[in-house]
Amino acid sequence: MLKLYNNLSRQKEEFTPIEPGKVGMYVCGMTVYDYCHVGHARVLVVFDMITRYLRHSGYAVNYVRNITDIDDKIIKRANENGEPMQALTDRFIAAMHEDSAALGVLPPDQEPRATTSMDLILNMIQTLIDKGYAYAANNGDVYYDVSKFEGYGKLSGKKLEDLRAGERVAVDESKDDPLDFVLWKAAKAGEPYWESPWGHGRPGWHIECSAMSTHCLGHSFDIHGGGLDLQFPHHENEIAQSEGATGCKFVNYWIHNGFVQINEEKMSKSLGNFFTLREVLKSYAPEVMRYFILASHYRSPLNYSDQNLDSAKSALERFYTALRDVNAAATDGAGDYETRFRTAMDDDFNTAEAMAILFELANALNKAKADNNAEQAAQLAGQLRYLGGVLGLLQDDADSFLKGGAGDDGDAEIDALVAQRNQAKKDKQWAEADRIRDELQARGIVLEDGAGGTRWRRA
RNA sequence: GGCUGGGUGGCAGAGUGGCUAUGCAGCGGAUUGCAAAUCCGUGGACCUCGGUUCGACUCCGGGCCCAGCCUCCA
Repeated sequence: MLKLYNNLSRQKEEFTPIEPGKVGMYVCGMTVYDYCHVGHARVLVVFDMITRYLRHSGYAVNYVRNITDIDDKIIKRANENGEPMQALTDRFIAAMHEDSAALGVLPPDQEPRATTSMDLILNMIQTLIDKGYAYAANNGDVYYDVSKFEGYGKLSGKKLEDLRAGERVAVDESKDDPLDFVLWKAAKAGEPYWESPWGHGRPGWHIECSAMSTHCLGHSFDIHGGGLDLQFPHHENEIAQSEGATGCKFVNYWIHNGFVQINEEKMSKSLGNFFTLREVLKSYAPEVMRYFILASHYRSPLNYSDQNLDSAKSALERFYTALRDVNAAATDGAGDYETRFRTAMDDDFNTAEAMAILFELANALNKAKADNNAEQAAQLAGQLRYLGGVLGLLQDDADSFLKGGAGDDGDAEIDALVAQRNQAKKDKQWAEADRIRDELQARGIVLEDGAGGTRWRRA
């Protein structure tokens, strides 16, 4: 029985889909004007893990993750670069897809874009105006009238009066209320625009998600996710828009992942303390990043540091060392370990605890190998690979993972040196054997003499 | 100021009203020509002050501290 933490109620709830056996899930994706950083990687990986686990649990998941390809920052960046907006967004969409694939993130089932959903957006704005939730201002903007929506603030636990008391929003003359938010922005000279009943303009940020999610998944759907920073105002506004327009309950379960932090501080564009994924992947295998993200609970803060990534790397090495030299048996995963794995995952996707079970499996596998129990080892390896796969981990060839890394020496040369050393060992020339081993060590190669011969890996 | 979430061993990170998390690092042993890997064993923790309880790190209340949202942000 899957339980998940619902941000709407601020407690764990049993998950019951609207349609038995099916899950509709929408996640707010990237605004494509720059490369993904580690914070973006977390959203991608976390919701990929959730999708994979839901599928493992037997649900047919319709996973929708949008792309925001029109907004102020995109316009600004395109102008700075002196390139057409679409050239910019195409480039960063491609980059984002590359980054996702590297992390083992499966493509979403649908990936709608704001610029190709303009009729949906315009329709929804019109509906909101018709129903009295929105008004066209004299400057060409269209605003959502927050006071008209009962329950505004229910997701983030905010009250209108509190928001007004803590007023920090620059007062905009054309709004009836400073808390009203924009649905349609009138185009200034030189800005890209679309035709609308209210003149040339572009959509506000929040409306695209309401329009695209309800279009792809229906007026009501099961799960809506995104980073914690989207809870307010973005998701709050989505609720106001969608429920205002459709009159239906928008989403049953809201899921938000925690931040990636650096030195106890949120990693973010505005603070400038971010690392792009591509930078990090120069030093670490993508699977190390994925493990690092999944080793802690998705709602906890995740502290980014080299030390923590090194630790993630060591953990993966332990798994792959156990898996090395074993032919994993085909399995449907069922068994005691799977039961416990599932219990952990059913508790609000507790990947940290699930990981502990995988380590137990690795331990049992190592023992079976030491006992020369090939059949049992094959079974355990199969289980480990299967359950790892549910998390999108441990699918690589063990030896290539362990030999991968930053080394620039050719494998053939290393093999030759290993052979030389083995000859020296056979001749009991220990000094020579150790000299070669030290030489390889200095190049970041670690040797392991085992029953089946000498193996090496990159440290 | 309002509203969230959190404070666990050297580090990372789960969890539980009384019983081993787990990984990395440390220590002892096995194994090894010596190592590495592996196995076995082992030390070490629950911010603080009260309350509930036979018993609380775990539940309740106060305090202190941290992060986040209230402005674009995954």
